[in-house]
Amino acid sequence: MTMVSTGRPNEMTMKKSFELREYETVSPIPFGQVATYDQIAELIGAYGCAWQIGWSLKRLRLPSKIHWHRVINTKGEVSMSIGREGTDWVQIDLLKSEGVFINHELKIQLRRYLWKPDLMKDS
DNA sequence: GACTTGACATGGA
DNA sequence: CTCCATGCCAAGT
Repeated sequence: MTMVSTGRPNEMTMKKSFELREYETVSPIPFGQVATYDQIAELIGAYGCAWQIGWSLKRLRLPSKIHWHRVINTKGEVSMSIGREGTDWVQIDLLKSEGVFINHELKIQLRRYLWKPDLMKDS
């Protein structure tokens, strides 16, 4: 591909690629772990487009093979919105099924469940 | 074609 | 850590 690394999503590129890359990034998330929108956005080279991540996921609708339920916000909580018809609660239920403990405040221990990509060449 | 909304993030108080 | 205000990009109206 080697497209122009303008630092922002290729405007000329196909939008499908955006969601595609998103899924490609979300797919490798292991069982029982979660990733933040910011993480996904940065991984696809779209830092600051975390909002767009949620947009793409929403347009997918259920059922979806993508591990969308493993994507949460940087606050360590599941983003809930009335516009989702309660799918947010489904996400919480799915996370619980994976053994992820969720606080009464719907907060998750990112420090324990946050997924770490192999981008860390040194530690 | 312009304004509003949205499953967000960051910075300052 | 929590709350308020601002910035980001794309789809919907």
